[in-house]
Amino acid sequence: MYLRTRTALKSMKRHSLCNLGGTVRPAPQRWLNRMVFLCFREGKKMVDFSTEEGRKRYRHTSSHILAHAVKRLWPETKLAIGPAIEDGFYYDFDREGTFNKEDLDRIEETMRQIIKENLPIERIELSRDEARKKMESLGEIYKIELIDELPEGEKISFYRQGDFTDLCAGPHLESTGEVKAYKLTMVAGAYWRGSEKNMMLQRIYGTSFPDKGMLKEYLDRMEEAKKRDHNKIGRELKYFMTADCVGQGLPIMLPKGAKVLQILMRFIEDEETNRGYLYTRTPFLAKSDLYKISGHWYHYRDGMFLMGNTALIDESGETTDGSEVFALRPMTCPFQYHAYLNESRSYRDLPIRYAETSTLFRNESSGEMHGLIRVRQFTISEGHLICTPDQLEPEFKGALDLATYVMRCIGLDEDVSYRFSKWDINNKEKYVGTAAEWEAVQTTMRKILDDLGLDYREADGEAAFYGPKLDIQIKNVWGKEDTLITLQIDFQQAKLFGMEYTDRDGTKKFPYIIHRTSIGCYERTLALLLEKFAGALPLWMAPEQARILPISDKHIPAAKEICDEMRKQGFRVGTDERDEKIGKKIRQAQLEKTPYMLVVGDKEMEEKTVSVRSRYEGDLGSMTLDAIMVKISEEVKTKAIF
RNA sequence: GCCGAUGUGGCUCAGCGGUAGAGCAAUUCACUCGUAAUGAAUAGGUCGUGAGUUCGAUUCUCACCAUCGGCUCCA
Repeated sequence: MYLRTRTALKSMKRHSLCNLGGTVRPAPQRWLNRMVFLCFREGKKMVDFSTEEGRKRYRHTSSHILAHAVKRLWPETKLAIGPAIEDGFYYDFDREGTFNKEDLDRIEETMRQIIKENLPIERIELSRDEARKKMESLGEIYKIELIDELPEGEKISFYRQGDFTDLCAGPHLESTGEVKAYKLTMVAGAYWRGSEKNMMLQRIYGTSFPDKGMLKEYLDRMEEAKKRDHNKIGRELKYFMTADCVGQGLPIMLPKGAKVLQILMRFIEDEETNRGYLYTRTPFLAKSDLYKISGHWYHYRDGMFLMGNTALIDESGETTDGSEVFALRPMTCPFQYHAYLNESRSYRDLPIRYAETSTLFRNESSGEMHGLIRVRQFTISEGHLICTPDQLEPEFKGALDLATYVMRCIGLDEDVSYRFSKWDINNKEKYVGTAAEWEAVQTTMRKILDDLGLDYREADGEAAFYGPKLDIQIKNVWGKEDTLITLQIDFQQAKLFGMEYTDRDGTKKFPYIIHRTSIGCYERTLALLLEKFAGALPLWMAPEQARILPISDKHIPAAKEICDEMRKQGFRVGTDERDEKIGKKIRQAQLEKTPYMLVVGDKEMEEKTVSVRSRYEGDLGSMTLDAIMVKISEEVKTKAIF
């Protein structure tokens, strides 16, 4: 059972504001929630910026001011949508030519004007016909499309500020003058309604705050985030690298990165074994025949690396000359199903919990890759729980328990949210199975989640093609969410593969399958760890736990001896034998975030001690070698998170 | 794949239509050192790749590759 020790907790407090080798400890997103003065009122109801509603309203009005400014500068621009988002807002525009840096400056200047004019913002309601006519007269084709899709009977509202009117549900601030501090941050392409079949629009992102200080605080925090971005420090601290000629999304894990992954893998494999998982080791590639059974061939082929004469694959998915096509595995499921199929199964055999530390290959689109967060080859803690309907609930809960335990141990249990990912009823061809089956399994899953008292949100269209998921999402330094862990209920694949078990009454039945990860993707986890701890990984995961620093070259033999002894005891240590002064060796170890530095000089050789320096607390004085080894192993054993 | 930005020695960055500089790192030498950088010297780049414009391209144009931020997707 994992427990944070008293000392660990104390240290956490002590270090919470402490400088970690040049970077300040994280406080992701929390600053957003602090109380701020009331910045506007509407009727009797006070709304303030410390509430989500208040921020939304503030940013939404900001986006209207942005659109207003763009319309003033380029009247021919067509408006799409411009919502408030977390930390800011954006507006999508359709315009000939692109927005460059100078354009953004001009837009900001015009926004300043509009704010200075302090235009009152008023709500106007129009009938559908009037609304449509108004937008037609302005040539706002995107707005017309939006109006046509509004449900019958719904009031169609517009908001007007000066000579600018926009279709909008609101609500808004009372006048443009209330926006005090704002900044346009970037331009990006975005498809109309998010579909690549549609027109590519230009999206301008920005943010706004009720005072300049808060804006500056936000911008500073973004600068800070840049400093702890895993893609930067992971390369600087030599955890991984990429090489152009290897290819996009194919990082090379350097010794430090590889060591952390090994530590994590061993931890997971041991923990899962303790919890009754059975390990498999399955091929990295298979014939298309396998993926045809699983449905990947029809629902996921674009995401797979294919080998063979792929040019001959026709619309039905067959090669025109009947030749074989292989594919690198994008998931392990179909292989583990065959492990199940290897013998006939009875209800007495269930549940069967298969796990594999599984390297997968997915042909992500080229614009998608990002450091270690999104890559084309990665390794996950994959597993499939094959169970009877009765076992579905306890197995699901067990898998979730494992996941939350793991998150706590590695220190990634903050800024986490749960997403219940469901299918999209309007997009049935993306999924396997009937509507009735989907509704049934989603109802079951919702019941389990409610039963667990989980605070989750529902998301349509986020399910896997074979079933709904519980995604555990985590925010990275930029505040962007990524899936850390996923638990999926699959009610289709057992049928597709003919996986049966003989029930108590002698009849054959199809089991349920839970696809799950316990730590998710190892590479991604490493990235999140590097960001969360600004490269200073907790001792139990640190690739180098201590470095022995001889004062001068006559102390090198003693340092080596200490190093050998500690390695023998299972510690990850090294020595710095360079001909440099101790100050320089310490500086370097400190910059490389080495948890403990053990200084050896005349005094220590005489006293048979080492002088201990912690990366957080500095000089701790001298200790015997045994004492420091006990201290380190205690920290490792409790998996203390600093 | 699409939109935008970027690409100069191992790293961080200057610079410029006339074939390149700094700091750190590296190497060598001296110093034998006590808790975040000892000093000196040396070496290292066909300026992402390819094509075009030009008397001449690292600098201008185009294509490709890679990186970064978005969109779609997703662990």
